Amino acid sequence: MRTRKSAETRKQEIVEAALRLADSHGPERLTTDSVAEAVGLTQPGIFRHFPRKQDLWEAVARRIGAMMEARWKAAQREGMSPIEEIEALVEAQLRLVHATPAIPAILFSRELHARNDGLRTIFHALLTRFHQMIADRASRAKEAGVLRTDVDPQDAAFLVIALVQGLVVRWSISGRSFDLPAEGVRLAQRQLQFMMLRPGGEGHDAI
Amino acid sequence: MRTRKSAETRKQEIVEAALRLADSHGPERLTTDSVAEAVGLTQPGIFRHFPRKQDLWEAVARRIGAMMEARWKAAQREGMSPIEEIEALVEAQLRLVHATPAIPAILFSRELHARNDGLRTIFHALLTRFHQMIADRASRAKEAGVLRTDVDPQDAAFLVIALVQGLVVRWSISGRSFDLPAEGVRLAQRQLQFMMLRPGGEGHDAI
DNA sequence: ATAATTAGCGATTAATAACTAACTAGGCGA
DNA sequence: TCGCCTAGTTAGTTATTAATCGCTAATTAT
Repeated sequence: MRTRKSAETRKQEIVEAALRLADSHGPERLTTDSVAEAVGLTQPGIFRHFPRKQDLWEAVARRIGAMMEARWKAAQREGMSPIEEIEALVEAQLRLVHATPAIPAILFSRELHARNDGLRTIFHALLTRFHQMIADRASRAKEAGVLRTDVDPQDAAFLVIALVQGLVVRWSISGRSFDLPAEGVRLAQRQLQFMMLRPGGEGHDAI
Repeated sequence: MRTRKSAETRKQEIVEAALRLADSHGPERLTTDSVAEAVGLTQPGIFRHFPRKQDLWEAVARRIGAMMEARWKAAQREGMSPIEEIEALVEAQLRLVHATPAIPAILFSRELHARNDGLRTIFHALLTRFHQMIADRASRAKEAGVLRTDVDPQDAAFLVIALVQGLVVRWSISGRSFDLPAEGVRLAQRQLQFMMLRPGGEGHDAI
């Protein structure tokens, strides 16, 4: 009856189960027992693959990092303007959260970070990278004369990221009652439009 | 040697200790034992005042609610413009977080909310109220011709609140390395300026 | 085919943490 | 001053959960 798999695939299964369970029950209440049950093992079986629970969380963190990097990369296409690139990054990030809703909870779980320095390091680097990508594009847009001269690229990046985070929070506590990526793109467009030199397109400035 | 106090003052002491400990060690790791030690009682002594730990959390939540309402009220003064009122609300909120840094962690702790419906209800109402206060002032500013016509007051309120939340997150993970209220006011002013019809004051729009 | 490797199990343990019951003593009112 | 109420203590229980150890059996290499 004992289904035996290679350590490699089992590890993947465990990480995926952890992501699912962290979503449904919250990351803090992820027990080795629940993971084991979800994946069809006994509780000590988990420790064959991750000697300590911390190790499991680090694997989850690396997984999240890899997913983000992949989505960011895929979002950047030929011939996009800096502004469009920012919008694409926002959309990519929100699509990822939509597909893997455990991510924000894990990313910002103080409980997890307190017990695990590795996680904090990994996630801090990730958020910094995301920030820099957006600030970079804001900077280019400003140089191209698209953004107002009183827009600081770092501030602009912060405002866009805050928008994403805030929207995810609202989405969560609202019971996921709206289209996260669509609403995010809509708000990002507005936010960026406010910072543009001449409100191009639909958003007129008429009295 | 046993210092005996009235239940009323003891309850207050316990709630205050809980807020301090929730800050230093995270809300999820607040144990009745640590609270007892902080307040100078034995662990079962806590249960004399709060029969269940949940009850303690609800008292903490009510305390937070009361603090917020008080600060919001105090922030509104005679003769302020709607824009100034929004800035004052942002500053008040960030001052409160600065003084009681456990608040955001408690407010957004999924772990706590999962185990306690009461908390979720209290906090949801609180956040909704904050949002409505800002949206209301944005609406008035728009009617007064201060904000652009393409600014939706609800969106504006969301963007301001997201800014506050995002800044608190950055403040936390940066190890509280900057002046939270000051930076918040600075960013809120920029954000509001972007949404203003004519960029008044210093922020010129020149090419 | 046989030996070596290793995924997985059963049984247990140690630590943590909420909560309970029975008793003790401080302080206020009569 | 005495007695009552109740804040607080001592000594426990129960439940949960990460982690360990020795063993079994499935897979792989020789």
